[in-house]
Amino acid sequence: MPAFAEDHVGPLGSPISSGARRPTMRDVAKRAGVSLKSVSRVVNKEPGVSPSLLESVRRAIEELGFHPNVGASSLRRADGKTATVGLLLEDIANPHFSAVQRAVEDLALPRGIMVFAVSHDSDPRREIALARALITRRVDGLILVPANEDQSHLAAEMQAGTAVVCVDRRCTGLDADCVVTTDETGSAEGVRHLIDVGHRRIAFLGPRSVLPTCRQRYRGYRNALETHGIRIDPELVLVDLNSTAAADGAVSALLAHPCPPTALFTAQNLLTIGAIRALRRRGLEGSVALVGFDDFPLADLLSPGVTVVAQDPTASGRTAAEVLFGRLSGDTSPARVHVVPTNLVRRGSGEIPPPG
Amino acid sequence: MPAFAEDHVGPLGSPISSGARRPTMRDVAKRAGVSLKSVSRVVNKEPGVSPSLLESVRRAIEELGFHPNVGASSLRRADGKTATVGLLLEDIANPHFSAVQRAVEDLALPRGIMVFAVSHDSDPRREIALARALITRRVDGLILVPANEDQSHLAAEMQAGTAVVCVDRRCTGLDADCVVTTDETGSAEGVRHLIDVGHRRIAFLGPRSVLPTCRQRYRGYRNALETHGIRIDPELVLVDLNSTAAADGAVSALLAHPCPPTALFTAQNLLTIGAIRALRRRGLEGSVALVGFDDFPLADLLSPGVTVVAQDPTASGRTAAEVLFGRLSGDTSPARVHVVPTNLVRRGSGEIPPPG
DNA sequence: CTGTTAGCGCGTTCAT
DNA sequence: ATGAACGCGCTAACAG
Repeated sequence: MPAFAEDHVGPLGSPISSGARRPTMRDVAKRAGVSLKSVSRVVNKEPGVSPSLLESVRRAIEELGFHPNVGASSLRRADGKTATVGLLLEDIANPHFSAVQRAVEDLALPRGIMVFAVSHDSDPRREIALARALITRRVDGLILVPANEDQSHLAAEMQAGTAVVCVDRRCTGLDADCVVTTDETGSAEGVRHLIDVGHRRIAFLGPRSVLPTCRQRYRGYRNALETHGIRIDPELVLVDLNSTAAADGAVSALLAHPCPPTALFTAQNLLTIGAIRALRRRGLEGSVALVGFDDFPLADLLSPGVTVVAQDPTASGRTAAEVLFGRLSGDTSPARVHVVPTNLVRRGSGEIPPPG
Repeated sequence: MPAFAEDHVGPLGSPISSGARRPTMRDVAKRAGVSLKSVSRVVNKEPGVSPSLLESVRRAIEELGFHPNVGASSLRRADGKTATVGLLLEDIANPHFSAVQRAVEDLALPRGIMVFAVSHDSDPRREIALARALITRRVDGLILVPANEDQSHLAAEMQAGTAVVCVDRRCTGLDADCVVTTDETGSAEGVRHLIDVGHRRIAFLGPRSVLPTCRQRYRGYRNALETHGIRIDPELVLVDLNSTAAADGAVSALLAHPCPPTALFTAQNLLTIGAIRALRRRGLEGSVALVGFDDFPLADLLSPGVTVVAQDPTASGRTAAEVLFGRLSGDTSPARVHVVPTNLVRRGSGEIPPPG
């Protein structure tokens, strides 16, 4: 009669065969000579276990190298919680979003919650497909940066008990908490700063124009100009720029204009960088003013330093996570909008005066 | 008799009550008037389902807003696969690692695999605790940046069938695939470049000295100097720098030395940035040469541009993911070391000659 | 082509 | 304080 795989045990009783089945609570129970339920109690730190039983179960767990299966656990558990949350961002490789991710991670891990992070690249279909994939994983909660103009596709899921929090942009068609920043007033402040320095021809460079954030930042730009009686020149407004390269090209085109802008306001960090590249190539980084929305690493080390309307992505991520975990802990108060303020950081590029 | 929650249905038959139980395959089966197994076949796209049955099941799924539960699925499934992988990095907020993460994501999502990403901050205990947490989630595979000097804590898990791939640093005590870069020869190339420019007093700034990568990069530094008959001055070798600020301080101290270095070699991207800050504060960025290991965004836009020994974190992430998914698809060939080459990128800071 | 039965690993419910 | 039975949502192995 051939030996069974379970018979091949090493010094500590750990299985050695390559196809080793993972030990289960039953295996632990058998080895400790107790019932399955007692093992469950020990694993879940339920009170009311005798010290001797606890000790023998602990030993069996150690000897077998047992690791509980959270999937099976959450399947059976009354509240159905999986102790996982989904984080649906635009692009995790963008420092803005990796800061958000890190902040969420820092609140999640101490609670034993793990994070599925995915990028939708501002593609509305990806937002929906990835949200579905996360739902399929039964995440307890979902933090997302809306890409669609409408998030009602998540309504049924919220009904079913999944907590949802939006970051950076507020959602529509969904009664969820939102963590946003002062897009409009922040942009207005940045543009007003350029006006104060003396500029009148200020270009606006924005990302996908359907995005609410883009619209709000544009509104801030428009308000600032109008407040100061400056007419908006449509030729100085360029949107739907979806990459650094696109911004670079747009700025190059602007500068070739017969009456070029004397200052640029870029509504997103990648576009700011594209604008800097274009200015550099022409040696104009010291003569054309620039204010960008959203800070980025090393902005202070460039020459000139880049003046920005800084968001605080770490604070946004932290706030979103706090709100989400509050919901998961039973907070049923009405959904709110949480505002994380921006602040203008003067570093040089925004203080360049117009020529003449 | 009170109405049951299930009785409250909206226009499409979707549950409206707030405690709405999520529809299961049984609910779909009942509504479509077929067996549970038929629903399973449709959901898993198994062949051999009549068009009419497929259609009615599809409709029921749509009407109920059914989403399969992968947790339950993988629990029952023969291979036990969860379609999730773990990514255990040093710090997801560091652009080097977020590039790795993005590359892994780009290969995972098309396969229906989701990624748990976590940061261990080079803390050995965190590496172990987080690996355990991931194992508890039954990830099919694990990509990790080793923080410990030994990874044997994962041996039992590999035995049990979890695929493991190490990135950036090779593992010890574990027979796993590794994706590494040319730390030693790349560093030697960077230092040799400084020597070629005429430098003799070249400082080495490194992170935690116990890290194999730090040691290998130091070895490259030493080899390059020795090859050119330059004696190593221990006062110019500073390690265990764990942050931008630490590097900043170290460089400040070096420059206060009576016979300061004329060039710096920084063995990690955060340290490179710290060094730049220190040089800037003294207005020395144009007179002290600098070569950094690992590229970073905007390195080309600084003045002078930062010469680096560039790694390709996207390639590393892609390679690691390819190897991992190969293992998950049944590749049982012996574990290998995969090398992603570095290359020297001259941008100005490394071409500054010594004074005189 | 379709359905029936069994049970994955675990927490709940209720008995002892 | 401990345990037996049951079933969470789903797929595997078989039967028809």
